Amino acid sequence: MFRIESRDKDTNARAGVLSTEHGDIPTPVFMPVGTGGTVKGILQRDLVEEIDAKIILGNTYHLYLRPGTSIMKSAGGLHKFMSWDLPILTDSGGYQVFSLSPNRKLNDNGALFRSHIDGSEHLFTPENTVDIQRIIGSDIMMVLDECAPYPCDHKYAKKSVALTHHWLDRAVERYRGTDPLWGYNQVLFPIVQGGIFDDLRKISAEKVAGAGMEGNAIGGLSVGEPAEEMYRTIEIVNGILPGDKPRYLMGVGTPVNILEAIGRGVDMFDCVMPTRNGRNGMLFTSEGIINIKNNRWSADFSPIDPAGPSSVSTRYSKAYLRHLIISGEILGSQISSIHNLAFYLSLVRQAREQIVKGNFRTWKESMTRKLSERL
RNA sequence: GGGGAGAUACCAAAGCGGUCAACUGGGGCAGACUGUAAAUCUGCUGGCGAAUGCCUUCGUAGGUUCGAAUCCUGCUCUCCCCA
Repeated sequence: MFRIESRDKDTNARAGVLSTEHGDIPTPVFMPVGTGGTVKGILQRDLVEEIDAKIILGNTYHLYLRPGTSIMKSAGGLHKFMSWDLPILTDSGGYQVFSLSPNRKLNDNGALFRSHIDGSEHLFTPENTVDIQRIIGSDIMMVLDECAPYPCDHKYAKKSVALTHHWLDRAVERYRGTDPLWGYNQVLFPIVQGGIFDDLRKISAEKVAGAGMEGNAIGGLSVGEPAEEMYRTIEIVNGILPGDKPRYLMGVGTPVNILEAIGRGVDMFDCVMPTRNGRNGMLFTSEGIINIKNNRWSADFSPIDPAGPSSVSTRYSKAYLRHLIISGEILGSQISSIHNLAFYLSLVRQAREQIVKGNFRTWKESMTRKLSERL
């Protein structure tokens, strides 16, 4: 299922291929986030043709609430429903348990929460979130976890990790006791938690490694902690997670975060930043980060990004995109999202090439300066 | 020609004796956003100053008052109705 093709000699970076029945995924990989069965504002066609996405995300919480499992089942799963033939990974809803926290109650059994749509009460358990993901038919399912907030004291983090581990055992049991509904294999990734506490992260990484799943995830990071804390935590966890399985760093991050994590042995990433920030006017380009809403771009008719990760990057000018975004035009969101995602995907693809060529560290150092520059 | 209404900051629009450098929208300027309740949210928006603050503003010229965007008079302009 996961084959490592090349290891970097200077860092812990590796280039591999993650195979699913919906296609092979060269790693490192960035996975566009498509929470509600859509990567906001982007046609499936463009995900393939402009962005070259190899896998996208869906979200159990959102799809469960709308359109609901009954429709998802009638549709024959999410792939068919949204007309997407490539792999899909679904988050379990663990993050929503955290981000929608005013509406939730956690106990041993699961997470009791109120729908943000109509206020109705629902219960997520380790078991039913696997069941729902069976119906959704994601190639990679995630266990239900609790993503602890930052800052968070050791006592709370410890309790949270214990709960997540308890849920992990139950999710794995349900996973092993059930079969896919749609005729192709599904795998389940457990999630390491533990805040920024090294002892908890070690315990959690050992627990997750012991589950023996096909891949493993690191959660609970990029929730507000300093980047250095995140990098240190990744190092500790990746020292324990099996090296022959893919490692997925959930919800990360900035282009620099991603390169740093790749250098520490992470293979998979997802983040709303390229799409959400793109819609809000933040563009990641080969020239640096720009806020397209700023007045200085109003008469700049140069391409959005001359390096052209996608066709929209060179076809449209900064001034035109600024006009669209400032006017609230839908096309502005679409162009920004396509460009940003193409930029992210292209960056990670380049990282892979550099790992294979054995030049990753040098390349990363020269890229990092450019990637953090704000124009 | 007769009768009526009104002129407030970039625009629209509140305020109708002191708590007004002036509500609120819009526009403008900037910021935030990391497993998407986000095409969202926040701040600033007369001048100078880091700031207590100081200076100049509510069509215009006077006046009343301790004090006026708010009251009175003249002027200018705009809009509506009837001829």
